[in-house]
Amino acid sequence: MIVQVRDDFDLGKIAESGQCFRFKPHEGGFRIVHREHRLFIRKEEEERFYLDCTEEEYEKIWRSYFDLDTSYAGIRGKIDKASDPYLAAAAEAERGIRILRQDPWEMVITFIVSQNRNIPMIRRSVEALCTCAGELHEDRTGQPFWTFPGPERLSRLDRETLLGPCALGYRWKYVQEVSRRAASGSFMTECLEKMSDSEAMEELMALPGVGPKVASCILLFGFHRLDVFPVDVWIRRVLDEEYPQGYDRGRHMPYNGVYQQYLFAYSRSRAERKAGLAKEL
DNA sequence: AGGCAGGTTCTTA
DNA sequence: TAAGAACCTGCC
Repeated sequence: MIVQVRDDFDLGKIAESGQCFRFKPHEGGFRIVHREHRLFIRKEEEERFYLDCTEEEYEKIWRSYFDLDTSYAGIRGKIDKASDPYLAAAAEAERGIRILRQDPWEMVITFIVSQNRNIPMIRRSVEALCTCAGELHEDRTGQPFWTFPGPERLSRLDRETLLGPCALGYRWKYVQEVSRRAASGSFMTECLEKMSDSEAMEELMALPGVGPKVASCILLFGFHRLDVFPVDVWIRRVLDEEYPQGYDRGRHMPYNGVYQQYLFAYSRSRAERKAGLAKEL
């Protein structure tokens, strides 16, 4: 089916934004796995996207997954160019990023796995966790794909699998312990839903392998808490270099997390351009 | 070859 | 409470 989207929606930018690790480039678009669903999506022309699903499935699954009922143009529009020119430039350059509504449990494990690693390594580990412990499905073209494993199945993986095929390194213990807690019911993502942002942060940071950065990412990407502002090395650099007098989060409520994504992507794309130039010389 | 990568934890002062 | 080292692993 064809879906018309008038709002910011750039699949490539979303795929590179570091919020999702199961976007696979395919025939000019992306294959995406979300829960037990798989989608192929491609931009056809301005504001028009082809999705290989039924209208019903789009309404039930994908419309919400892509958060298409939120106006990111509107959120960008709240930035005051005069008082914050850097953020305004970042948002303009990175227009098209959205915050997906991904599975909370998958985000918990994914961001524990992400610590101290780069995107390709995270992708590899996440994919391996799926093939080692997820459920095998077939998409409508007959292609096999694996779901992200729930706590029960994940907690059954042994040390050798977590360390070998999944290449988790020292993080294997975190993944094992957290999935055991979730399987036993002592940790439940559902409980976080009704908590405030700061209460949920505390709860998440009580898990082994979860510090402030990982907890923030889990809340922003797994619970759609759009005001949570993850600070990683890239953002640290931006804040130090561009906001020496301090970055006013109060003024950017309740969308600090969305703006963080613009700042993050902008910082990285500028670093890449710089690296590219250096290489040419 | 040694440092570093989208961080956390453990150890020291 | 605040710096500093260690941690798996792959990549330049």
